[in-house]
Amino acid sequence: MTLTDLQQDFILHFGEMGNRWGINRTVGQIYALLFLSEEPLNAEQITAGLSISRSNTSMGLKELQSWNLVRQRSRPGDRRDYFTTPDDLWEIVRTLVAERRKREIDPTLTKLRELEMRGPTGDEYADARIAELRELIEMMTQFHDEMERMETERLVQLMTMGRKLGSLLDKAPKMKIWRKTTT
Amino acid sequence: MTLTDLQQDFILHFGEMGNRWGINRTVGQIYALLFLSEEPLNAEQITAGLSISRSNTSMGLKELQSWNLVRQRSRPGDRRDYFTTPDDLWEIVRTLVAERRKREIDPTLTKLRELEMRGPTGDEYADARIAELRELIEMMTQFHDEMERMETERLVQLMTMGRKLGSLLDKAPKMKIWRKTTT
DNA sequence: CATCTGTTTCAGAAATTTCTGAAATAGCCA
DNA sequence: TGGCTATTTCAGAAATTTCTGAAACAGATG
Repeated sequence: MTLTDLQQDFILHFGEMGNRWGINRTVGQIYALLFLSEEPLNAEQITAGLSISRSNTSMGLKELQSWNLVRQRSRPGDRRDYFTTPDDLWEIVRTLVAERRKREIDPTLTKLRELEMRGPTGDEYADARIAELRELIEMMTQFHDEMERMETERLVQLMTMGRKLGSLLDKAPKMKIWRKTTT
Repeated sequence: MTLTDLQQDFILHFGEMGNRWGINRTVGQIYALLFLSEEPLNAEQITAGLSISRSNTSMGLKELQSWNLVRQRSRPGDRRDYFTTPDDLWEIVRTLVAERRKREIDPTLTKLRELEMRGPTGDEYADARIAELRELIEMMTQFHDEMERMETERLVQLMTMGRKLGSLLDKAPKMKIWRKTTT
């Protein structure tokens, strides 16, 4: 398992970025390696490629699977497990956003609802602040749900509209305003 | 400095979430405390409220300032610094997104461009994968630039459109397709 | 069932991050 | 200037996370 300079550099970079993304160096590196590899790789190849321990590879792959970021494949006549990343980058982005939401947003939404459940605390400012935050997060998660449902084609259309988006919204039928958000 | 149950609970939660958000427990807690407090607080009050060391408070505030997440105020006749979070939640979200992009996306975009600069490596699959990823990130960051420019009012309109967004896009003038992305 | 290949688990080692107390710094005021 | 208050810095302590090697586990095959 020899890596090209490009692979080396890309893998090193992803390892470092891993920190900022809430996954550790090794996990980032494993992902990077799989991302650049046309062929699925098995654990042994990953271990050799990254010069890490076999058990570390195992744990890293487990972590990546918990994020739904890798696919596991088996090859006929080969008992080893092989791993890849999806070909479609949009699918990757969708997964990433969905998982981050699950880990970083949803628990807070749950907590905020729980806090509100208990009723007013006497600290009006804090109560209002929490309600406002909950509403904002709800709006954003609903929007995300909507984007999830959209075809990739549509998403691309939306994202490449640029300045046109503003004028399109002008023409949109005025809607009933339901938000109490951001007084 | 006595905290209500609500504050306690919220602060504890933010402390734990801090991990997942790439900031540490203390920083999360400081932010939570400021978020719920109507009045700006000084470092001494934060230290007492969270039962942490004075120096830890200082470092936490520095970190929050590097994220542009807190405002520093001075009070007439008081030499101490006071801190708050912005009242407008949308402003907070904008800041958060902008900062995360700066830390989590931009460095990778730079790296990808650098790798492409060096020219083809012989590994066609990897080269293509990198180009594709760069294009995707460019599309997304351009979209983000566009959203940044938008009025909050507009953003809310967009986010609350729900199912209507699809039909609106139907009516949008067809655009020249520039993307080579997602083959 | 004994053996062989491949994977996972896990206790402790190693590395990294976070936190503290003490000392340094900074600016105000008499 | 010297004393006072407020803040920051920083070396090392404490806590946490990551990584490894050894052992346990799983399941195919002869």
